Amino acid sequence: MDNKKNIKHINSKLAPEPTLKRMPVYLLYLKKVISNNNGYISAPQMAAHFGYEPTQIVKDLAYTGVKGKPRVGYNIGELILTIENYLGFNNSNEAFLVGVGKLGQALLSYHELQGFGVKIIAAFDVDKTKIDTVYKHINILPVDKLGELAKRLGVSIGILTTPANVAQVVAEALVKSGITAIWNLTSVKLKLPNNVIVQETMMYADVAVLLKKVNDNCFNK
Amino acid sequence: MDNKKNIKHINSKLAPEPTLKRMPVYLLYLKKVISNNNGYISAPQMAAHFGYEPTQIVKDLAYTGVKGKPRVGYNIGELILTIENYLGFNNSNEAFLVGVGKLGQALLSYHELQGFGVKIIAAFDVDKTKIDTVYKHINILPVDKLGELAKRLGVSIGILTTPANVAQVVAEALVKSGITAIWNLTSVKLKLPNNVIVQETMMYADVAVLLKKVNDNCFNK
DNA sequence: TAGATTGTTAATCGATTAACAATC
DNA sequence: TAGATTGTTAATCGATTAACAATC
Repeated sequence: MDNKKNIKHINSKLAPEPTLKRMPVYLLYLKKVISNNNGYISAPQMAAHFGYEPTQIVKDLAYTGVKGKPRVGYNIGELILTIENYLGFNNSNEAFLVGVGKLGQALLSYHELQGFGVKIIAAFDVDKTKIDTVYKHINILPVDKLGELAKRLGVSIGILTTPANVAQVVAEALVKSGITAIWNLTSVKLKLPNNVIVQETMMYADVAVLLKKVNDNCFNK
Repeated sequence: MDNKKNIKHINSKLAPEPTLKRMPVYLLYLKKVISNNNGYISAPQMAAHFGYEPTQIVKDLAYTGVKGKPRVGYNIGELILTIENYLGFNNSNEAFLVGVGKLGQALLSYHELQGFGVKIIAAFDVDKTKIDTVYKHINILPVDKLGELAKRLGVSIGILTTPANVAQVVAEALVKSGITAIWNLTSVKLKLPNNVIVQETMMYADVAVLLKKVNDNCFNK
């Protein structure tokens, strides 16, 4: 049962989380510079742009299994495809979004999200004024239809943008509907079975770091 | 010139970034359980809730300078105030938000943000249909008035929620207006002078991690 | 060939975890 | 007092950076 995995990832290892988080940043940059330098880019060039160490770039890219040419660098087109493939962007990553508030609408508006592998195919809410309307070409449906649809369409990714006070309940309902991976943008620490993949985007966390830096800096000068 | 710093932070050290990011999560939890256990909580209790090691909680809290009682734990009210004070939430952290799209609106709607020390006092946009309207009690002003207002009100924090294609230009304008700290929610890697504090909230990064986990998991079973 | 860059292995650095003493 | 928890110091773990060999 490990065979499939080995075949698929024969040239790639599981990268550490900091590396995974840098990869989409690389992608955005590579797509912008793809026509430069005959379509090649070197690790030192990228490093100069991001302010990283060249070695870090080389190591990060090595996780994807891509091969570079000494003295030349990496073929940008190949690099983009390899990274995208490594992260799984080319698989069918269809997702449901739950909670069509402002943040949910922001994500629905955010075309770039599709460039990062995720395709939102339906949105859900409890608000009757939103239900059965269409927002950015995506149908907004009543949340109690989610279970049936998730099973029928085989959707396994849920994007959680509900108010904090219902986040846990909705998350549990998602899991019951067969959702196995949740991108959680609420401020709630979800308690779910271990086999559910939960990825948190905690905006507060960054605010705290910012304020601390602001606070300390003001004493430094 | 280091005196002030020493006086202010006599009982506290600068915490590493992972610790700083956990602190707002602690705050949310503490505010919820403040009336439990006679208002006391122990590190092992918190650890059990978050799935962390008790030692990590103890160490994290120690950075704030708070004192706990062996066999009892920490006074929750005191703990909350100490963390908030350590992070600088009690200072006047007034901010301008630039870019009143859906994401900007989400942040303006997000009362919780004030509980994390940041107070948005004005918003800016270029869209004439938005300018001079009020959203969630906050005035939306033309972006070219930002510089004058920032100087007059002494605002030093900018929240960047513009479209990606203008992010760099707007960020530079913010810096020129005296803004010294930017919370960047766009997908653009900003190039700014070193003395400007930039905190990135890169939602893509988390999506990439999620997809990779989803992808790998599906081969494991 | 010379030299820049990849790719890998070793060293460093920093954060987490473990161990243990101090304390109420 | 006994025992749980704080608080600190040491050990471990993992990621970044440095060193260097391989390669085009």
